[in-house]
Parts: sequence; C-alpha cells; structure tokens
Amino acid sequence: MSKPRSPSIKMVADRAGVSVATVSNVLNGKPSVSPDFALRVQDAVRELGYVVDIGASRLRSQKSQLAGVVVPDLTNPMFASFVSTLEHLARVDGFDLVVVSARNNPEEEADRLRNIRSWRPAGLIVIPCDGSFAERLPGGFSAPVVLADRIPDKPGFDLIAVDNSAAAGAIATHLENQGYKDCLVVGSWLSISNVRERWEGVRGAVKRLGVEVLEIGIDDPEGADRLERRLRGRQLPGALFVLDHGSSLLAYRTMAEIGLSAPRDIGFASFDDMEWMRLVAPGITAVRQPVEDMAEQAWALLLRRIRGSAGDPVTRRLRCAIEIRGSTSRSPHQEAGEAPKGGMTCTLQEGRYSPD
Amino acid sequence: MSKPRSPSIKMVADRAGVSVATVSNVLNGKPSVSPDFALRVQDAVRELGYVVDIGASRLRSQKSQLAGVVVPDLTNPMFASFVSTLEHLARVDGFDLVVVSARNNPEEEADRLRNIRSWRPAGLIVIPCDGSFAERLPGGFSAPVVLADRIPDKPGFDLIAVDNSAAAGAIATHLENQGYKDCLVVGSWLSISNVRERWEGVRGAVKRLGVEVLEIGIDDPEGADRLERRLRGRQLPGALFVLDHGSSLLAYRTMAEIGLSAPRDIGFASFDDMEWMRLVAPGITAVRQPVEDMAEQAWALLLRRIRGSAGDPVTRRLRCAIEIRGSTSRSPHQEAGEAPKGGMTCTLQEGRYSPD
DNA sequence: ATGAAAGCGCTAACAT
DNA sequence: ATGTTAGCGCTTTCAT
Repeated sequence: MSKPRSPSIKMVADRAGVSVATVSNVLNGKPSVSPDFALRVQDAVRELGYVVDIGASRLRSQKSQLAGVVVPDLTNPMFASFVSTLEHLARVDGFDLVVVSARNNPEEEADRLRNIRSWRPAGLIVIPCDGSFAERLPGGFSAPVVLADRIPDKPGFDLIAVDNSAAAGAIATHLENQGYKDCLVVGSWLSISNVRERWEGVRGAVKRLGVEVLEIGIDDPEGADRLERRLRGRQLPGALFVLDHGSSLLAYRTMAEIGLSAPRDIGFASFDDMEWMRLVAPGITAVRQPVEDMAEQAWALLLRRIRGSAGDPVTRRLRCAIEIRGSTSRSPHQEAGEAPKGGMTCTLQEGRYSPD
Repeated sequence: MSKPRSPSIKMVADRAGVSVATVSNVLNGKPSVSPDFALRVQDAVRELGYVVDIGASRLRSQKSQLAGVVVPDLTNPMFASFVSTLEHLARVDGFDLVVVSARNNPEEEADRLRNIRSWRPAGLIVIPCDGSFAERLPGGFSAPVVLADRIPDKPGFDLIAVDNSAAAGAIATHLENQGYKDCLVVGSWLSISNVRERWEGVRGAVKRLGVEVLEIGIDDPEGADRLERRLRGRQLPGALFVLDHGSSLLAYRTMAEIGLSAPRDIGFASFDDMEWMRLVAPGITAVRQPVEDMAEQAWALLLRRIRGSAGDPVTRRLRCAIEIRGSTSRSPHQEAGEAPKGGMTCTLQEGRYSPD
C-alpha cells in the first residue's frame, strides 16, 4: 500500500483530453474557453475529486489569498468571536486564514510571528500581547499589518480599537453619580495599553470619587493573592471596577469566596461584557465592546492595504456601549438574589457618554 | 514603489557565497555541512530575515507539516479551548494548523472541508456539525481523519469522545436521589449524536423519575418559544436537565425572565460545565468534559496515523466529571442568593458514576 | 563536503 | 480557442 497522492492538474488534463493550461483557465474562470471544453474539464474535476493545490498556485502566480491572524488567547471569548467573524468575512472575499494563538506569551507571539511568515500571507491582523509588539515584528516583513484592540507603544501602524478611555470614564462617572465615595480599579497589567487607557480614562473622569489601581497579572496566583488581601483588609473600597474580562472572572469569584456580594457590600463593574454578567443576579454593570465591528473594520482595512492602497497609517476608535445593571445600584429596591433585570444601555453621543 | 518580495533561498545562497543546496542542507540540519559554511549561511539568513517558504518546501518534498482542524463553532468556549490546546501541541511537534469554523452549518462545513484540501494537509481533526458528516467528506481524500466529540452516524472513523451516556445517566440518578419526581430534558437537536447519547443515557438510568425531551435547535427563536411556553405552562417540571451549553445559556436566561429560580422553583442541571456556572448563586450542577484530554488524545492519534500506523479505526471514550452544586439541591440549607459554594465532584469508577 | 540540475503543481507568457 | 514552455522556491538526487 503506497501513499496515494492527491490528483494533480495534469491528471485532470489527461482525463479531459486537454492541456493543463486549459484546465487552469477553466478553474480560474478565464473567458477564453469553449463551453464544450469547459464541460469536459468540469467532469474530469468532479470524477477525480480534484482540488487545486493552493501552495503551488501561489508559488507560481505570486499572489497569496491568505491572511494571518495572531491573537493573544483563543480561549478568551472576545478574541474567539473576533476570529470567528474574521474567518467568515475572509472566506466571502476568497481568502483563507491561518490563525495562531500566542497564549498570552510575548515569546510565543514572537515565535508565531516568525513562523507565520513562512506561509507568505498577503497580510496580517494582529491583536498584540502587549505594547512592545513592534519589536517582535520580524524586520523586512513586507505584507501589510493591521493591529486590533490593543495599542502598540510605537505609532505607525494601522489600528482598529475602541474608545477605552471614554468608556471607562463613563463607568467612573456612573459610580460617582450613584454616590460611591471610592473605587478600587483592578486590571491585569497596565503595560497592556488598553488596560492603561481605561485606567487613565477613570482618572480623567472622576471628580469626587477616590480611585486607586491594582495590577494582578494574568493567571498569576500572586496577583490573585494581592487582590484577596486587599478585599479582606479593613478598608473595603466602596466599589470595584475591573478593567478586563480575565480579571473580572477572578474578582467576582474572589468576592464570592470572601462572602462579599454586589451591590450589597460593594459596587461592581467590569470592562468587557460577557454572557454570564447578565445571568448572575443582580446583573453586572459592564462596558460592551463592539467586537464584530472591530473584526469587520480590521478586515476591510487589511483588504484595502492588500489591494494596494497606500497612505498614512489609519487609527479608528469604535464606540463601546455601557450596560448599567444591578451590581452598581445603590437604590434599595434592587436586591441580591433577585432575577436579573433588563438593565439599561447607553451609547456615546457626540464624544460623550451620557449615563444616569 | 514596487512590491518587495520575501528573500528567497537563492538570495541567501548568493549572500553566503554558497549553493542553494548547501543553504537547504543547513536549514534542514543535514549533517554533511562544514561548520564554516554553516555559520556563513546562518549569518546570511539572519541578515536577510529569511524564512523558508513552507509551500514551496512541501511542494518539492511531498511532506506536509500541516494539519487541518474543523470545528462547528469557534465561539463555543469548549471548541475554542479544544483548538487552543491542539494548536499548542501541534507546534511542539513542528506542525502548523489551519483552523476553520463551520458556524454550525453543514453546508459551510462541506465547503470548508472541500477548501481545506487545497492546503494538502497531512491530516484532519474534525468535530462534525452533525451525524451525517461522512457524506460531506470529499471522496478520495487520502489524509487520515480523526473525529472528536461528536459521533458520526456511520462507523469507520477514528474517534475521541466522552462517555455521554454514563455521565448523563449519573445526573439523572442524582436528580432521582434528590427526590425529584419528573424532569424536562432539553437539547439542541437529537440529530447531534452526543445530545442523543445523553438523552438515551438519561432514559436508561432512570427508575422512578419521569422524563420527557424537548428539542430547541441552535439559535432558533421558535425553539426558544417552545421552551418558554413549556416553562410557563401549568405543569412545571420538577427539574430541568439541559444537554448542551448553548441550550443551557438560553434555558437559564429564560428561567430568569419568567422569574423561576433554581433550586427554589425547579431543579437545574447542565451538560457542559462553563465558568459562569460556578459564579451564579447557587452554582449549577453540571457535567464537566475533559476537553484538553480530548485534544491531546486526538492529536496523538492523528500523529500516529500521519506517521503511518495503519489498523482498524480506534474509538476512545473519555470520562467526564460530575459537579454537584446548589442548583439541584432539595435540602433547605442551600439558599438562592447565597454566595456560590464549593460543591462536590465525583468521577466515574469502574464503569459507574457514584454520586450522592 | 559541495554544487549542478531536475522537478514538485501550478499559472502566465507566448505561440499557434 | 488551445497548446507549449518556462519558472515560482524549494528539496533531492547525482556528480564531483
């Protein structure tokens, strides 16, 4: 039993009794083929189950219908959804996607970035692990790169992100309006640019609310300890605002373990609105990011760059929505244990969120 | 400004002052290269930022270091985690992965399956959309295929799945032991084999518990209506057992909207244990599937097949764990609204789950 | 140990 | 409208 190779264009040509060039022309929809020949080729293709070898095709034509996608972590629902949307859009435009995950590790990201070049993609969409992404991008990489979601330290890239600062500021203002006096702001790392932007958005927005920040890392037991100690300390903050989904999960679980319940003992809000935040009772006030929009815009931009439109790097900031739910309510009528309620959504208008 | 091409092996050879064959030998670690030449090549590679063209390499060597992965839906956390694990394992073995999502659509799956062949992957790992997967697999596909998670109607495939029937039966027994009299079993489609297996596991396990089943589809408003009507009807079942994650989300939300709370008004259990099920109060009793193990075993098996080990198709069933939490408790001390508690885990022993 | 040359499957340029 | 041929970047004989 020898290894059966996939049928080649030559076999199709032989079977149809035509030349390989004709087969290629039929497959690529070139006009200069007689209907008769086209049919014979299509028959042969079907009978053999022939599928073009995309690698050989690219090699010869020098045009790649392939885009690379690099995300920090596929198991993060935000990124999974981003990739899923991208994948669909790409296929509609006839592109394939090579998707790789850096598993939140800059070194792994650098490895993936190097490796993905061997595919000779026409372009790359990257959600970088952290701000120092530019140093990891292999020199002499000629294909266009569009960054999404996270902002690099160095400018000069096409970028599709959200208005982190404004949205975080809106949450801070909401907390202030609810009468909270002080707020502990928790995030993975301030070295991740949008976490930093969110924190700065909070600081820029508050008037009376006292704020302090705590970094707890990603999957870092020490960071988890720091948070737990802070929440067990005698100076319990009036509210907790968590700046990323991973940290929100951890914070919510930690609160539960300690026996703290929102909003009874402490206000609780989160950047990144995940499904479970509507399911717990009361629901959790959160910033909802337009992930699908980000994917759409990133893809559209990359496609333009691939098609050759040059020009200065584009930066676009998409608006988030704010979901006000029970976890930040100081009105007495909202009780813990009650069924989750609808809540209230507000969006940015003319550069300002108008909550409350 | 013309389009700058990636450096080729020829450019490296010129720069190092050697032949392309020598460059190739250095890159592929062939022993027959003098240290002197090897160094010169490595320098040239670094200076040019050369990365091998994996397509051209495969074309000539006829060996593909590429595996394809097809999943029904990347946004399902189970599948995302499956892919993420696979991706890591594959890279360790020097393989790249082409990942595609069928978006729960058999036609899209068929399209992806056809398309992925043009990459000439060395093998495929597929979580099929539904049981009739075999009909969608293009004829004459010679690379090995390993199925995971969902079971095809036709046998003859390598398969790594979980013990759906036993685990679902254990939940049913648990409900019975808790004193529930009847249970509504909800799933997307019984045509999805593991949903069917779970339902059959329930039926096979119950002695006194009255059971009925309801199919609600995937993202199907009509199905959602059916469920809501059933839960608003006068004959509210004693317990609800939902057989897949998507349906669990819907069911839990629907319950909340109606004002039903578990376990106060109705018992609630789920196949697929997601993070939020520990976060809501009380926690939700659920079957936890060994996703990472499934990915590991699927990859190991595929690698064996790629390396050439023939033999009859292998089927392996992995054991699930049962997480007993407050949502199925009939003891009065567990109250809704209380902080989520640790709960209790039990695993399969000698072919039987021993819950309660 | 090194290089020259053939050829993988395909498309593009050219010839008919 | 169709066929012939060269060559994309690489690995693999096969000489040397």
